[in-house]
Amino acid sequence: MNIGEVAIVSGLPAKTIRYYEDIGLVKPLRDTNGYRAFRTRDAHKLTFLGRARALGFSIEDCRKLLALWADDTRASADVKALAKDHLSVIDDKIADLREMRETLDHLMRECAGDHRPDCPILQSMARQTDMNSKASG
Amino acid sequence: MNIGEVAIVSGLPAKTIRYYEDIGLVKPLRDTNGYRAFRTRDAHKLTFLGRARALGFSIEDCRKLLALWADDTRASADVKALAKDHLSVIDDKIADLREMRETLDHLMRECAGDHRPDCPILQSMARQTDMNSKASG
DNA sequence: CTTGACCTTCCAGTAAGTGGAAGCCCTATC
DNA sequence: GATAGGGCTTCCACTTACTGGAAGGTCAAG
Repeated sequence: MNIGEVAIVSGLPAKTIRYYEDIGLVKPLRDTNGYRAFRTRDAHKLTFLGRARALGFSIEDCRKLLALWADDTRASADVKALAKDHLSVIDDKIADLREMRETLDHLMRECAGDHRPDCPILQSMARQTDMNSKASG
Repeated sequence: MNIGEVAIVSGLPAKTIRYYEDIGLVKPLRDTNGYRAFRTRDAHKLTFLGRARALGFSIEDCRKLLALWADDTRASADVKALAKDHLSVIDDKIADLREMRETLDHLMRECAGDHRPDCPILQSMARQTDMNSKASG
């Protein structure tokens, strides 16, 4: 398979596949003309990568997952541990975003959103703390 | 104020403040020794930036917010519109993360997490689609 | 006069790609 | 045989929002 075809079957852009080769995630063969020659297992690897990335795993995590996948003697506990760590990263992100969301939503409710300049959103962002008033000069 | 002090009052790292100067968000004066000399309004601007960034606004959005903040004739509607756009970006991110979270959580529940190699998490990431099976070779 | 904290600039690196230029390869068509 | 096109190659730059570190100037204290 050339890169165009493997891009279609894996669902990853060709650029991304070349990048994955650069960083050592896949090692396609080369035809005599210099074109990358992907084997079926390369395509499967790329599909795997696409799925793992879609679940938000970092490239380094993906590298570990690929290693586990390739290792017939792996313990599913090792995979689950990776997933667990990742899940808590996701949960932290969600919590951060939710807090942002709530604050912003609250401010927006208080903002008239009309032609006048008065804006609680800006006011909230501009509000100085005690720290600042002590340091003014 | 030198950069160290303004870092404390604004809550931003000095490095970040220099970066904000680089990209034109603040324009502190300079002392004869070359040190940056921040005025009170620079400090306020940096505090503002810290708050806006904490709400997840991009640097470019922050630039617009600063401009609106500085403009006494602004319409609060313009601020609210920015906030609304940003809110929907946040909501999209939360939705993405929640979907990842649910999928991963589901897979983890199915994974024994023991010494055996069988792992539904890996299986799910490795599963080939019809597309792939048709393209095998 | 030295020490140490603070400041300066500049360069490089991060994560995970994306965009584009210059140029080869392959097939089809005339 | 020439040419057009699409696909492929490499390489470099750019993205976001910083962060780390090196080399060196400045300032206050002792």
